[in-house]
Amino acid sequence: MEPMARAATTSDVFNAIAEPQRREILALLRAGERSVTELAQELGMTQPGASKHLRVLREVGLVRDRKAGKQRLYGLDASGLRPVHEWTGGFERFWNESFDRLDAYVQDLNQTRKAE
Amino acid sequence: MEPMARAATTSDVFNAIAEPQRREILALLRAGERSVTELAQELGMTQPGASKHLRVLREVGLVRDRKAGKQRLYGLDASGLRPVHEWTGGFERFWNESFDRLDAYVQDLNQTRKAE
DNA sequence: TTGACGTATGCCGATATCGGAATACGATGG
DNA sequence: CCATCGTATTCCGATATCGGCATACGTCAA
Repeated sequence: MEPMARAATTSDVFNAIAEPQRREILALLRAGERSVTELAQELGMTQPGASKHLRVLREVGLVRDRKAGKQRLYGLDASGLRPVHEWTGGFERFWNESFDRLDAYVQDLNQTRKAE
Repeated sequence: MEPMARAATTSDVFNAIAEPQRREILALLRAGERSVTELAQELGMTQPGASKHLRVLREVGLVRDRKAGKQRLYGLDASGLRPVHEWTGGFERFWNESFDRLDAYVQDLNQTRKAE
């Protein structure tokens, strides 16, 4: 059997958003469609760099592209983020429910603040 | 300058949960603390495999460990998932707000169904 | 101490990833 | 057709990742 290194970045949204620059792209696209060059400029990356990240995002369906003359405009398709939101949401009750140590920490924090 | 390949998996929650087996571990830990061997068994991985994933999860703070005699019990600390939940939540309005194309697609779909 | 059990670490090979640079592809306009 | 602009792809080197295996480490009990 061949060893497998990691789930392919394509076809896996969790992996796609593991990369900070790709998250930045998604965040920026909330403001509207952008061409590749615009994205690259606004995020301070090279054009090929932007293209490559966009390719990954496209392949997992987080982004759509359409031609606009010479340019290619990329737009958000955030529906793929929903599973991630829901998966993390499955832990919501666990981050409200505080652990002993966490409680102590918060106590300390409040105490310190009042003392200043 | 030296090229950098990817943000270290440690110190990055997004990367830590990009790995399916680590997500399984977290999900399982919602049911309560587990020893390494128990985790490995229940998830069908080797003990060293489980240990390594747990190390990553521990380093990003998603998991805590405490000694219990010979064993080491791992428990969930889901607070680190909150940022992920909130980040994806920032796109919530975009997956309800439908795109033109998507609208058309849904229209078509309903139309087709009624016609059958 | 010694042995047994539970866990962590180290090493390995195969593969994936990322950034940079060069270049190929594609479309538009002259 | 040709030049230009916008974009995608390819090749590269450095590094990271993951699984498997062996083994070191740690803890308890006899």
